[in-house]
Amino acid sequence: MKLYNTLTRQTETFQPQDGNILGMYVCGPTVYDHIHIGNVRPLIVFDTLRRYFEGFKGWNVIHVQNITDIDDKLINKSIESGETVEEIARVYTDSFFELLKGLGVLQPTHTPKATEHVAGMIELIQGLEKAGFAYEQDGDVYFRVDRFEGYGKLSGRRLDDQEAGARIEASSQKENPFDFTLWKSAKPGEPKWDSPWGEGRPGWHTECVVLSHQYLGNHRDIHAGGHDLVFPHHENEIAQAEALSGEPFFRFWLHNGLLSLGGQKMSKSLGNFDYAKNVLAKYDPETVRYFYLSRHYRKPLDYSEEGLQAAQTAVTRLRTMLTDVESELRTATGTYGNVGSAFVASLSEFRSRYIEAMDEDLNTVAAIGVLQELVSATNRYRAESTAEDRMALLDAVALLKELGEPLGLFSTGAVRESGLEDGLMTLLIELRKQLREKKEFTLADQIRDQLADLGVTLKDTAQGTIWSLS
RNA sequence: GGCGGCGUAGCCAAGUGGUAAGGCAAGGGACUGCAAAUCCCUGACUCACCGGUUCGAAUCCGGUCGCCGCCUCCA
Repeated sequence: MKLYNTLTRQTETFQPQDGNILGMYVCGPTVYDHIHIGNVRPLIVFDTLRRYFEGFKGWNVIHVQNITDIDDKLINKSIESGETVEEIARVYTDSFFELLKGLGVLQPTHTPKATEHVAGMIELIQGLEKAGFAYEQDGDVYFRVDRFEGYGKLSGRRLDDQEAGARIEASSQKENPFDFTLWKSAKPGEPKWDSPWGEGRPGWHTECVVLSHQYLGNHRDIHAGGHDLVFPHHENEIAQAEALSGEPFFRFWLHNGLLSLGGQKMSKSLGNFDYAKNVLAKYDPETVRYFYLSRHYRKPLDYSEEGLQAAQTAVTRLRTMLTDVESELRTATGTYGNVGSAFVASLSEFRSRYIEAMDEDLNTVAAIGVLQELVSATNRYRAESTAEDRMALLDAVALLKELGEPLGLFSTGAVRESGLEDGLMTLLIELRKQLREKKEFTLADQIRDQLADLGVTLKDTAQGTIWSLS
């Protein structure tokens, strides 16, 4: 399949380096607050990529997502709230995992915490210092960007061009304003670890380098995150990782476009942002995923209630076909028939168009279009086919579920099967049918209404009455 | 100042050289006791604008206008 690689600025053919084992590192949250609707995009996008790799490519994905649990923002929050950094980290780490579940995001293979790998980071920094890529100033250690030839290759920046209009924090400590912190000395009361440079804590970029190597080994295929991480975060990771080894850190760098609200950048200071948990309180996970995946992942996405509403209607249309067909076929005794066989044969077309779309830099928008067309074709077939050709619909349902899997659609809300339920519903539907034939509509409607209160939906179709659980 | 993205029907949005997917909304029709669902029909002589290349461009090149992001913590 093809993926756009930020490092080369090209769409390239992707294959795991080592057979069918694929290592993927996705930058995780800093757990100082609940994650917001912007943070959700990479979670959904790269979860979809992972599911597609596993389901359609047969690759074994090692998915690593770090938890940054030591950082200035955590310390600031601790000072404000009086809670310890550990307490704050625990609360928002829990919140994060709860949200993953709520979004139907597969649990990453590894979710290491930064604080559990400080020793490895110290080792890395020592190595850099020894080789002249880092220097200490009063207990702080900085990376010397001038020493690393490839600095700027990911973001396409030349240091000389950056200085003119950029807002660069002046620091007398640094040899070059772009030198970045590898180790930060601790102020009184701050969380700290012993190190060759005194007590302190690691800088932000170091953890991803250490964790990548530790959990992926040589399977460093894909490193992903939001577009805002290209510079400086990922640029600095590459500098640290490649300065010593001289070999490429990751082969593919993937970046999702950012979210906007009302066409404006989302920002806490402007007040135009929303917590992800608030969205999940209003919309089901399939709707949320459908919304995020209906725009190509590299483009900016404008968040809106209208967009969520449209997604909800659209995803309901897909789901309705599934539940209706499953209801219809609950008691069906049809066969495939000639017409049905022809319909089944036509289904492979949808599957190959879907794969073609997903293979082209994860074009979920086109893939969703294929799903919609599949449902249209199936509904048409439902309307036109006769009883002996009904069984073909099962193939369409199976295909829709298969294609929806990477997108995270239709995994929940499947029709539950129960012999007793079936029997009781058949009885009620038969009774109601007799009432309707006698024009006893009040009673017939009462049955339907009261069943609705119990969560059972009845639909009177040309093929008879079908039922489903909501 | 440097780097980058975007502008496609009322709205959302694929398509990046071969004659405009899909969804939402809207209108008409079919089905129907009602409801729900579904089906059929109606949409851009056109892809911000101007010029060029080409047999052919939304797609390539040049220019103009408008919007946005990164360069500072950030998914």
